[in-house]
Amino acid sequence: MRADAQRNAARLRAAAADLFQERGLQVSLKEIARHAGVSHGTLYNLFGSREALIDEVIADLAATRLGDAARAALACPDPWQGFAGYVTEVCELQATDPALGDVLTRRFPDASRLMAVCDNSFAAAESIIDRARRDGSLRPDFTASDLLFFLASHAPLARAAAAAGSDAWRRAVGFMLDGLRAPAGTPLPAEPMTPQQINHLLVEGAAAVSA
Amino acid sequence: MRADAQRNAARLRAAAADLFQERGLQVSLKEIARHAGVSHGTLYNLFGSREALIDEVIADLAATRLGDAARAALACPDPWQGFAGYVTEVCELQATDPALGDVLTRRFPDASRLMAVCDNSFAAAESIIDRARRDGSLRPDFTASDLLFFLASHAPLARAAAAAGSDAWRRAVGFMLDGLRAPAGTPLPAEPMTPQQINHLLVEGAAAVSA
DNA sequence: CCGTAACTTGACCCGGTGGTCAACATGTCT
DNA sequence: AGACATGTTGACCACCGGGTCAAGTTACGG
Repeated sequence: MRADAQRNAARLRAAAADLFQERGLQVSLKEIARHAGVSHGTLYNLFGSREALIDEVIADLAATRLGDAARAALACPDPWQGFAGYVTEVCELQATDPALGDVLTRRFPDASRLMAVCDNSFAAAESIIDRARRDGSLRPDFTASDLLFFLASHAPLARAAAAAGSDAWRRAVGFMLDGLRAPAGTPLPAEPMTPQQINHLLVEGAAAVSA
Repeated sequence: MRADAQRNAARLRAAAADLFQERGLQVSLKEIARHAGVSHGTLYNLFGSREALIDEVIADLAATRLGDAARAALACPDPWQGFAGYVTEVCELQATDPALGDVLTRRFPDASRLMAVCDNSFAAAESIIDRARRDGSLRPDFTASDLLFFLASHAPLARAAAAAGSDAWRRAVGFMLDGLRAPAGTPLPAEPMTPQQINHLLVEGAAAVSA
């Protein structure tokens, strides 16, 4: 790879990281290129697709952020505290960082590293949930799919509220958590989605455009 | 108004109703015109804007659906049952009818009749909430803004899940409701949004395109 | 210092959106 | 039936998105 290509790739990565974190993963590629001071042809030349760019720019970041949160949760002596803290922390990431919000809300099948991060994250969530359920503090009918559903629905509003300077999303999380404490309140009227179902949902861009 | 113009307006209204309920309030106006077998110029001529069309087509429908739900809630002898039933019913509307989902999720300032419906609905929700709070069954720190926040975040995922043939959104509603029973579980870590704040949020299209 | 391979560029394609308007058609009233 | 108002049409505008590629530029090894 020639030196100038490397430079351009670096610039594009930087611009992409900026814009992704500022406005979400769906910013136009031409705008990223513009922001990087480079022709959009170069972007396509160097990365080929939005998903590849996302994979290079966001996967690591997501892995560390989500990994940290999960590790902290499992390190917490009280399983419920660990669980509740995890949920809150992830929601905070959603409110704070549009890119991470989209990572939880959408799915990009061609971003293989990111997909791996998501899978790991899901597995970690299962551990955290499991621990709290076994502990008897989390209601036994709550599943990781339910968490993902909640996170996916929560992301856009949390982001918007935070952008508007409000913390109100914390209230929604609070209500939810209070509903999750054992013993189960009301029996649930439906089956959870399977991970495949929810995955499919997010690939389609469920929460997006609401279209 | 000439007879043919009336005919065309009726066709356009019908097409708009169809497409709105099938795909949400953001379907392209040209597509509605196409679907009505009429030039898009005619649509602009007769209605002028998307919001005017929405106002004519959706406002009544929304008024009756939401009004029915609210009336049923207030008629329910048990305030908590009334509240829980109301929330569930509205969520069901969101899952079932993309147009109504959007009504709860977005705001169209130029659709004056629809805006009135929204305001009435908000007021009705306040009554329902108030009654359940006074009854002691609903936690006292829950506000109508919190409900609106929940509904707005819930709509897109509920719609997508329902479209995928899943009832899983009912679980989310169930968790939430269990978190709302008095006595308040955990003290809330933030102020609710004011109606103005949340309105502004929805006008901006917060939940949309997650953009 | 020069030739070549690597790279960049921006015009261009496609399809989509909202929106306007001159030219044309048609209903309607006398 | 005729004439005018009322409506309709679809080409056209500007903008956006993703994506391609011939032509021009630039880095780099010999």
